Amino acid sequence: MVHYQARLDATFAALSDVTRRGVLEQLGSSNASITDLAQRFHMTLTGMKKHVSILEQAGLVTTEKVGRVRTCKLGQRRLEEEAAWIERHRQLWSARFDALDELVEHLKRKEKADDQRKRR
Amino acid sequence: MVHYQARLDATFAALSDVTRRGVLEQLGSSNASITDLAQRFHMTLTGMKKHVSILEQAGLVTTEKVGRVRTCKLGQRRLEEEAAWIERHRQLWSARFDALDELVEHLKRKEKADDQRKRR
DNA sequence: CTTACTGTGAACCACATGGTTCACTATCAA
DNA sequence: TTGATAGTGAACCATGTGGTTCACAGTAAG
Repeated sequence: MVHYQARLDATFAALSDVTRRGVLEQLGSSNASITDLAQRFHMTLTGMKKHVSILEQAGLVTTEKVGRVRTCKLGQRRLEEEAAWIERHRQLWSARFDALDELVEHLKRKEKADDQRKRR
Repeated sequence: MVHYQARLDATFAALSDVTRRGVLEQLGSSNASITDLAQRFHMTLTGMKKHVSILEQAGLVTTEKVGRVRTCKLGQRRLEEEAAWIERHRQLWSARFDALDELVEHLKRKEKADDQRKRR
């Protein structure tokens, strides 16, 4: 369960950078080398390597080096846990807002009733 | 569209801390003051205030100060965009893995056919 | 009025992040 | 062999982060 939290930390942190989200998008359409990615995102090889390492650490990307080129592709983790976390909280959110809506409706009805009583 | 990326940055960054996710969980069940939250998460008021500010910045929490106590509650943003982003990428992931599965199936069938041809 | 409580802001600290340059290794190709 | 290419690692830098302490302001309550 400790791992679960640490993994959420790592994944959300990995996703919190626009370049890394871009890399994931790119890898979604085709695999790429470090050089490819560095060029596409106007960055040094070293810089891109760091991003890729972070994504790899989070399990979002896997890489394989053959010859001198390291090919990056989407990893095994498909963000199930993160999606589940967000979905759970969306439901919590909704539940609370729905409750609020109901309360408002209730108050409205009550107000209307009071109003009518007053008129009599 | 720039705002969209910046907002994803802010939200994912906000979610990448276990304390802040905890605060969201807490606020999911009931509103709380800074003091409440600070106690629950064993932290100074100042420290908790910072977390709350970050969540507020990301639109995940709203606060209101009445008298000397600031009450924190869940914000208006319900992580729709983040859920959508993740969902889109889960689909990309799936599509690619499905393609891989198909390829594997194709190769298996081919192998089997070759195998049978060989046996004759 | 005095005291206690809730929050805020500034300053500080250690450490992480996002990026660079530079020096180096390993591989491919002529 | 020579040269270009792809990546790696160490060192560095500015800035951000997660936390603290301390001093202070506003509010509540005796």
